[in-house]
Amino acid sequence: MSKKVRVRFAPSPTGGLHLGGVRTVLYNYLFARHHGGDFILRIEDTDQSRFVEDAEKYILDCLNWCGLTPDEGPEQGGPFRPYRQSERKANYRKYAEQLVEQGHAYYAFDTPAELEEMRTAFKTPENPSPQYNAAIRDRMSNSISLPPDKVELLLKESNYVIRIKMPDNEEISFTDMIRGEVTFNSNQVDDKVLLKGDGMPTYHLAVVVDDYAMEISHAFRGEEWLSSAPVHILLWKYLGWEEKMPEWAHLPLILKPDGNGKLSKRDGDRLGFPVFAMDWKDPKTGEITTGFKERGFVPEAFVNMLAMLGWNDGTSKEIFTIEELIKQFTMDRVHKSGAKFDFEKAKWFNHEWIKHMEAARLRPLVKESLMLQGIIALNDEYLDQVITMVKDRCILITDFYTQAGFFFQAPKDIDTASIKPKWTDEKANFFNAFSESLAAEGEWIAINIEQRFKELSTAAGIKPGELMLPLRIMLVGGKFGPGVFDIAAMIGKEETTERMKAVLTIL
RNA sequence: GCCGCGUUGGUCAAUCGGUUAAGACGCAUCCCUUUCACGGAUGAAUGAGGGGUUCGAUUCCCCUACGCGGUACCA
Repeated sequence: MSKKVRVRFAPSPTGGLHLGGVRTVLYNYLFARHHGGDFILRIEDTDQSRFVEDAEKYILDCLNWCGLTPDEGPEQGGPFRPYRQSERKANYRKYAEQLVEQGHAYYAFDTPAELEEMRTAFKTPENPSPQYNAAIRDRMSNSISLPPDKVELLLKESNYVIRIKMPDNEEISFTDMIRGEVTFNSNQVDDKVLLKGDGMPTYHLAVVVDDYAMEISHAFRGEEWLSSAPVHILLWKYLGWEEKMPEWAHLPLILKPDGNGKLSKRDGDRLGFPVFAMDWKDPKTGEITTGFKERGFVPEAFVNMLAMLGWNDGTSKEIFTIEELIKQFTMDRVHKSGAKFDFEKAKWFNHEWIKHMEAARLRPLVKESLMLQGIIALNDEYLDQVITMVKDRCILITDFYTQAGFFFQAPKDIDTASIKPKWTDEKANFFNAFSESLAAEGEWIAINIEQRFKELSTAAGIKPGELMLPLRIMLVGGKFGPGVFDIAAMIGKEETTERMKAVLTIL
């Protein structure tokens, strides 16, 4: 019988939550839900990340917006609390010391300057970055090279770190759920620091200790961690927890659209698209980076798009609800290679979602977006009708302002340039007559207005087609929007008349 | 440099030895539409290179090239 599935997302709250991060959470979440397991949020707040105020709250907000709420975490608690690394500090030293006693780790007293010195001294063209490893540790200042009394003294008097003692020339292999068998030679990895001079653990120690403590069954993380996996494998072994070791999966990276390389915030700024889930304000610089949410993405589309960036169900189906994703998601269909992010495709997902979403679901999103532009939509029924009329032409939620703003207020910018060249007194007379006649209209519905419009234009000897564009521009301000008569019917008789008159005076 | 991982159209990608190598985004043309979209139709465009294995390789193996990741008291 396999163990219960428990996965964890362990973000370091140092900045915004970027696409790669959200996708890692997503896959963790989908896998957990697919197997009816738990999804845990463990905050990796190290000393240097703690300066970022509210970063943890930001991550929680993003997860909530995406609908990926954890079962256990700093906010929701759980049997393995605390879920913040900073609050578990006491645990780590104990295990680091234990490893020293067992001979799998040792104290090192080298100062940063000495390390730097070693690196430059041993640097050769063939080996540009010398490692602190078996070949070198005897020449450094640590509890292996130094006599016991000297070590004793240094332990009391100076700052020290605890480093793992990598075995000599040993093959370390493990099974990655995505890549299969992966093997490293222990000589290739250096004696990583486990416990830092300030007593805080490095990621390597912390992640192993916490995954064990929290009974994590599967550890999914970005590919950038693949090369440090052997350290973690060894730690699980040395700590005597081998049978409890989680299964590993190293997710492919999300790449920048042009060129190669990992997608970064800078690429978004440079190419004009978001890379963070939600607006992120850098507390140091005050600079705000736009998020997908604020850019006008609906969370369902955002999650859908991200899920497809590195996974598919083997069919040509592309639009998935979160429930469908949970049902279909399997690790063996996650790709090995990184995928370039394509903002056009991301917008396509959003467009598809908006087109197929119910007006009632869109309503709160649209309402908020319109509000930011100064439009307060009070009547839900009216708003829903408007949404239904225009949603097919909205790619982003923010498009509702341009596509539907005129349903709520007279257009500010009138594209008179498109009517003026062909404007005549006859046309002006027609519109005057038409707007006057409207008062007599009994039932204010689109077909009646259209019929009246056509009758009057025929009477005036002008083809209706020539008058439709001017009418549209008078009502909406430009060459866009749903059928003109539908718009007129929606905004009402008075508003229609007023808008025509207002534009007539400036032509 | 070393180690690891990867490589199907411009992009996302299907194929688990035999196909005219799907589909989607984007692009182009056309239809629909008295606006803009939606929608519909069509089209251009792909297996990094070289060796094997095999009756047959995009698919399996090797080499090369290229890309990425790591090589920190960062995660």
